[in-house]
Formats: sequence, C-alpha cells, structure tokens
Amino acid sequence: MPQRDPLREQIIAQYDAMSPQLQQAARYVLEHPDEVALVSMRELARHAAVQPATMTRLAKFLGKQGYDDIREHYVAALRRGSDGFAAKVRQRNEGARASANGNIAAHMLHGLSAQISRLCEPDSLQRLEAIANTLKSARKVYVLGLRSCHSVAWHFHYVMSLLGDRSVHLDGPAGTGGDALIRATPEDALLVVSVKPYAVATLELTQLAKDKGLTILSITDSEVSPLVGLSEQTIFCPTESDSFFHTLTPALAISEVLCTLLAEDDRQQALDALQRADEHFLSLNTYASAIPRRE
Amino acid sequence: MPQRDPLREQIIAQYDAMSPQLQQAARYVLEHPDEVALVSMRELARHAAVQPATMTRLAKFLGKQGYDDIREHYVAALRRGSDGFAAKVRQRNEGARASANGNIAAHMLHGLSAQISRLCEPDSLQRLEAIANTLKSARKVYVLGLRSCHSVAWHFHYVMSLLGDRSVHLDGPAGTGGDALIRATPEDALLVVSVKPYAVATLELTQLAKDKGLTILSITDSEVSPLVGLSEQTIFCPTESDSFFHTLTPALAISEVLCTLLAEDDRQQALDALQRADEHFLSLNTYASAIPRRE
DNA sequence: TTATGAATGCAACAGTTGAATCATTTGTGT
DNA sequence: ACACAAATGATTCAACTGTTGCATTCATAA
Repeated sequence: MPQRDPLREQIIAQYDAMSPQLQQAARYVLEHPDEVALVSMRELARHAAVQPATMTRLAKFLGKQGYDDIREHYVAALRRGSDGFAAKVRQRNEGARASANGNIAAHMLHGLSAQISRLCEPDSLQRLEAIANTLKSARKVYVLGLRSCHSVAWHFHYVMSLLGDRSVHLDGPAGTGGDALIRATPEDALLVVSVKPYAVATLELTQLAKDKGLTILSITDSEVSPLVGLSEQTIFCPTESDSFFHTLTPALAISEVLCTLLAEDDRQQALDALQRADEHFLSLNTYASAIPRRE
Repeated sequence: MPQRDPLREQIIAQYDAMSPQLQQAARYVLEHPDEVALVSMRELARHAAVQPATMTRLAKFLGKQGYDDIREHYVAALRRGSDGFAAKVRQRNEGARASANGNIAAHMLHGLSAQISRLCEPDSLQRLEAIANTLKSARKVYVLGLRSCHSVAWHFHYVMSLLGDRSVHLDGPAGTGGDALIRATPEDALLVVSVKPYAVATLELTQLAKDKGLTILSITDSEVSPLVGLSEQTIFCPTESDSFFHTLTPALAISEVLCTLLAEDDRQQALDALQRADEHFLSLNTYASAIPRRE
C-alpha cells in the first residue's frame, strides 16, 4: 500500500546498530506506524514499554532533529493513505514550501487538479448522474447563479442553449432576473449554483421556485449549505483555495460534466442541434472562419 | 468511504441550530475530518479561524463531555480506514466498477484534473507570472471574453472588481460592450479570453485596442490562435474534452491563478479592499449571514 | 432609546507534552 | 578486582494542550 517509505527503510537498515531499548522502540514504530501519528510520544512509549526519552533518542539516532520529525513523517503518510482529499492537503503543505520559493501558481494549480480528481469518487458520480437524469426529464431548466456563481450558471446555460431551447437563464438587467419564473410550472426544474457566502437573492428565488413546485437541483459547497434543504438533489463542489477567494473551477467542471451527460443522452439530437447552431453562426459571421493573417 | 458516520450526521442535523461561530467550526470539522485526528485542537481552531474555546463549545453543544470525545471519534475512524485496508480495496473496486460501467463523468473529470496539473509546467508558470506582472503595472485592465469565454472573463472581472476599480469588463447589453474602450490609453492593458472558434467581435475589439496602444494579453487555446499575433503575452489553456464542447475549466483555473497572483502582490491592499467589500455587502444584506432555517 | 440574554473573545488555569540534563546501571576490557 | 564508557532511568523545564470563568459585544424586544 505505501509505495515506498524511506524512513521505514532507514529504520530497518540501522536497526542492527541500535541498542536494545532503541530496537524495542524502533520495532514498535515499525509495527504500528499509525500510532505514531495518532498518539503522543509518551503514550507511544508506554505502549512500546519504553522510556519516553528513548523515542527522542531514536529520533536523534536516525539523524533527525527531534521526535516531531518522525511523527510528521507518519502523519503525512496517513494523510496520503486515508483518501484522495487528504492527499491534497498534504500536497498543499508540500507546495507551501515551494511557494515560499515564490511559486504560488504551481501550488494552486496542483490543488485544483486534486480537487477535481476527487470529484471522481463514487458518491459524487452518483449525484452527478442523478441530477443529469432529473434534468433530462424536465420541461424547462431554469438556471440560477448570482455573483461569483454567475460564471458557472451562465456557462451551463450557454451550452444548453446551443443544444435546444429548454434552458432559461435567471438573470437580467435592472433586477428582472427572476421574472422568467413567472411561466414556470411543476414540470420544470431549477438548477441553482451557490457557494458560501450564499447570496440572499439566490435563496429567495430558490424558495419561490420551490413554492411553485419546481424540482430544485443544486451545485453547492457543503452538506450544510442552505441549498441542501431546499433541493431535491445536490452535488458538492470543493471551493477551498490558498488565495483570498474561493475557487469556482471545480463547480465549472461539474457544470460541464452535467452538460456532457445531457448531450450524451441523445447524441443524435445534440449533433443536429449543434449543426443548426453552426449554420446560424456561419450566416451571421459570428466566428472567424479564416484565421486572420498575423504578421 | 466511511459507510456511516453517526457523528458527522449529528453535526449536519444540528448545524442549523448552531451559532455562526459554531457553524464555522462545525463546517471545518466536516470538511477536514482527518485533521481533527491529526492535529491539536488549538491548531485546528487556527485553521478553522475560530477561537480554541469554540471547539470545546462545539463538543458540549453536541452533547459530548469534551473535545477529546470528538477527536477520539475521528481517530477511530482514521484507524479503521487505514489499517483495515479491506475498505480501500472495496473503494477501489467501487471506483473501477463505476468507471468500467461506461461512466463518462469520471473519465471527463480525470481528464480535466490532468489538464490542469499540466499547467504546472515551467513554461506555463513563466507565462502566468509574466502576464501577472504586466497586469500589475497597468493603469486599467479591460477584460474581454465573448460567447463561451464570457464565463472566464466575467469571473476574472468580478474578482478584480472586489479588489479595486482597475478592472473594466467589456460587455454590455445592446452591443455596447466595446464602448468602455473609448477612454482607454496606452497605459492600459487588455486581457482577452478566446478559444476556437474565435468570435469575430473579440478579434475586432482586440485589434482596435491594439491600435489604441494598449498592451494585449491573452488566454487562448493554441500557438496558432489568431490572438497570438495580436498579443504581447499569451498563456495557453487546453480545451479538449470528450464531449461535444470544448472545456473552459482550465481557462477558468488560469484566470483564478492570475487573480491570486495579483492579489498576492499587495496582500495588505487586497485584504483592505476585501474588508471594504465585506462591509458594503453587509450593509446591503447581499449575503445570508444567518442561514435561513430549513425544515 | 434602554434592557436583557445569547454569543463571542480573552485570559488564566492545571495538566500534559517533548526535550534536556543529570544520576544510575550495565557491560566490557584490563 | 578495577576503571570506564555506553546505555538506561529519573528529574526537570519550557512550551503547549484543552478547559473554564469572566468581560465584552451583539442582536432583539420592550
């Protein structure tokens, strides 16, 4: 399981050179690596039937500065082993050292990558599929995401609008964003995107939609988000970031996956719709067909 | 991964009844269960940005005798999860089965994760830093991204607008999007986001800005993008995806990294600006401070 | 406005931690 | 037998832990 454990190998290599007490301590450490991370040195020493000082001496003997170096090692190993999310945390710590070097960017990108890969967990995948299925059978899909979540909501709506006319974006100038709900029916669904801090307007509109009988689906950041209680189905996106702001990259990834699942549901229809869209844009000269010559 | 976690469920169930500080502590515990087992209470409190006492109070609130009860729970969970590697094998099988099931979502998410982690290559990092440096010294930063790239452009602008008033979003109703360029000067920069197919309007506006002497920086998808020739500096975002549509998740990640680099450049000013923004939103009641009760 | 109770921050507490120092024991070579 | 160095045990210390009580702030109703 642990791919390679340099400290473990070092202990084994130096084992023969240790005094009996040190060997006893070392042996216990080798056989109970988790304990090192989870209990205090004194308790570990007690379990190993060794003086507390012996643990310190073991550390010194291995060339470490102190016992904490040993513990740190096993804490890190445990973090990595427990699940992917913990691995991210560790990565972040590692990256922190690099970022002292001045490279915040690499650090951040690593974190984002890990967060997205964590979305592959069975629970998330199941939720994604469930939401996609509900969206498929909805008459209209209203999309709501205010402030920082606008980007995600809009992108979802944009892609959906290329595929058909079922998507309605709840946004607009002069506070008219919610007006489209006037014609909403219980056969419709509302896809809400909101992360902490949750915009009041988002919650209010969602409540209104729920009162009108719409099926509420949400992309949000936590089990304890206020959206959870309002929604029939929920998918969670991590938003933590080392910067001042939370990240919306995982949320966008989720939104793109949902679009894909919806399109994939009826491949042929999706292709046809995109074909028509292409023709439309062509006749409008929306896109640069021939790339302008660059000097 | 843990089949059932009664404490977790208890926290979620009682979350709404907690005071804001307790909620903050509880939320951190929910999101970082391993940390509870691996670090001291004070350190956990520090990470969660609450008072140490709050953790104790959380424990009492949950009916526990003290914080140690909470820690014990998570220590036990971690022990079970790590050395009982049956759980891990099970997890792996679950994941494999799901993805072998033809799970598009998992495949896509893996791909996105890999694409973002590829952005950590030295070349990309260098480009990121170069663009950030140029943005720092610009008087105004105009942001342009049409159609699918709107989400990226808008998100960049949104974050920047929280930090100050240097950012101007080139978008608006009734085709007035480019009007803001009227007051642009050669001390300004234009950040363009565009991926294939490149919107004609984007290229035209960029050309106009270049003619006016602005520094052009771009986020685009290829060395042969028409933006490359127009831009002083360029950063490339992968857009390939298994779905019909290209992905903008990496582009958004890039935009978030840029924001962070800019904010990090003058930490204090960024913090002050965010502080002011917070006060503004508070007085406007933009965000739900007390999360509405859900039944 | 003022009064009231809850929520929060702060400071002090006793207990525990890991490490350093000194004393004692152990094993070894003469 | 002795001396002597390594190993071990015991003691002490500063730093930190989780907890508690008190002071302050905050929200809300009268």
